[in-house]
Amino acid sequence: MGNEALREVAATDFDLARTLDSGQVFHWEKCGDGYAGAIGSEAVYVKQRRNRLHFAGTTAEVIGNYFALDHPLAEICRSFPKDPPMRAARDFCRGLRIMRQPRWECLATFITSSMKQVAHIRQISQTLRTRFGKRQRIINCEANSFPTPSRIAKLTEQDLRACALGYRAKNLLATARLVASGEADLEQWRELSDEALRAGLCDLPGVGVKVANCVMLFAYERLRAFPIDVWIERVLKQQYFPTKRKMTAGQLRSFSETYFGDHGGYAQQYLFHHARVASGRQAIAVNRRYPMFDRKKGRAIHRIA
DNA sequence: CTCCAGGGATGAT
DNA sequence: ATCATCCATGGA
Repeated sequence: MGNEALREVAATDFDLARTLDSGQVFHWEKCGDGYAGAIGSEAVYVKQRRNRLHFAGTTAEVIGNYFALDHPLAEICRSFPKDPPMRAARDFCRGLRIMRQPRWECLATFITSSMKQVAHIRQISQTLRTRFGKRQRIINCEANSFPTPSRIAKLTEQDLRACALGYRAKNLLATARLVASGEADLEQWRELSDEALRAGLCDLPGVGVKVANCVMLFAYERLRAFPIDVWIERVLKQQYFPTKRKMTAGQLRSFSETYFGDHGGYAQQYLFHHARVASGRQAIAVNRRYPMFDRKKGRAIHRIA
């Protein structure tokens, strides 16, 4: 893996490993001292050395755009609310950027993500890519592009079920057909307002509000979009409403849309990554040991003896 | 409003 | 080796 084959680009205020491990993208694999993956149809190898990215397979422009190296990260972090959980998340997530992913592969991957955990989403993504995408070599690594909408549209539900998609197979197939036929024009949807884009995405089979918000944030650069999954729900309830007995989904949604501001999606990603990586395991372990704490409700179980 | 399909990784025992 | 837990959408 000679360095002479690699080109370089400056990447200040960026943490490649953290960004790839933050639950927004699922197909990059460790290879040597870097990562192999695909950006759209191009196989790419990339590794980080301090404030530079060394890469092969594409151009500096594509790398910079994909990893959003132009996002003013310091300014974005300054726009976060000044509260303890947000500060802790911000300090923990230095260099984490919200990427600009190709729309179709992001949408398709998040359709397969419902009711799945990160490790499993990664496995499904790899299976779809190795079976139906295009295999390429890059440096000494292998990378597979995500299958196009028309490629998936020609498959059967059984083909997809064989990739461990379960009931998601039907949804991915139906959405692939809508996109392949042009009935759902993902590129055109760039023009839509946040509300119209969310509505359009939610009309697709297998896409609810949570998945729609992920796609808006990770593939349409709608940096206000605030996906609420169980991790974020836990964080919001525990950190922001610790005494409130009951918070409805609607209350959490309106709070998150107003409180976190213009870069709410970044705030969400930082809170999510911090909760999942830093405190996730501990919280679960502690809860096993001390069942006085109701992990689901995020508060102590009070017993009146 | 409630209930639950469906399934592989994960961690506890 | 077995067992409980994680999880979002859509339909009953």
